[in-house]
Amino acid sequence: MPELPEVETVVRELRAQVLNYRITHAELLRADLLKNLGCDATDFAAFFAGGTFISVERQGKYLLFTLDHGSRLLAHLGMTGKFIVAGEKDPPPKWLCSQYHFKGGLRLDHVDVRRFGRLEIHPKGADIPVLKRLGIDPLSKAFNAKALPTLVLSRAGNKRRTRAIHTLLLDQSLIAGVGNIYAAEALFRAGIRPTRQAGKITKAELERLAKSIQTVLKEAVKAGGTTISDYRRVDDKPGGFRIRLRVYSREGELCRICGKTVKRVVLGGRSAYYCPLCQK
DNA sequence: CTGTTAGTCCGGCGGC
DNA sequence: TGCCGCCGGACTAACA
Repeated sequence: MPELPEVETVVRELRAQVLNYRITHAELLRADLLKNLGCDATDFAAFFAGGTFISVERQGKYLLFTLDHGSRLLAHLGMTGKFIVAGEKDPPPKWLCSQYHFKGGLRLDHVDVRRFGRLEIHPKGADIPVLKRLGIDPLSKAFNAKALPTLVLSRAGNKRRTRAIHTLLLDQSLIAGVGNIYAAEALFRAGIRPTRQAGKITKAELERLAKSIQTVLKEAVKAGGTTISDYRRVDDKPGGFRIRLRVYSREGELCRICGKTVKRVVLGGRSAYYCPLCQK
């Protein structure tokens, strides 16, 4: 499941590998991934023909490619999406959804088994509504010591106080980029149970949580992200953070700190993992 | 209007 | 071996 560190890893690698090559042609093989109303594979091909990617950025869990004339491609990897850099002679991979051929023989394959991802194409200057709905990026300066207490404890946060902290961390309109893996890992590091009501968490704990979120995300970016099953870097290699997970997907295993058995609870329909002794 | 919840998409996988 | 239910980001619809 690509979250912020996985998307950041992919974006950095794409930046190093696919910018400034002329796109000879692009193909949309799974039209249902393109969410622009009324756009089909023909429109998609025409959008890219002769263009060049001049930048790739991450916003939350979204990838944003800008073309030389200012138009943009938005991509979300969903659960099983990946971008793999290949050569023109490499065979087409299974579950190919879109593909970009560059002058010189470089190829970018976009693969998504379950097709929970999305693609959008936007002309120069157009608003991208899904990006406008994103909250604070946890690696940005705006995510300072005050940010989390403000989100939860301020007047505006009134209605959010009854939610479980784990559920709140997953809300992309509040904090953009944190998913199930890093919500669990950050809560573990901050010593806070995922089931705690957000409004009952102290200011000091929230500040500690914000720090934990940043620390775990930065460490995961350094390791190239976490591979549970599908996520891959653009060279098709897995991320290196999985062995460093302390609670996520470790139900029934022993806490690396205290030795207690790691528990799993379902919150808002999502699995949340925690250590019953280390987290209060 | 605001905020929350349920349904939807999809296919690999585990269990029987 | 085959079928069935489970899982999950984020959108949309439906609801309080």
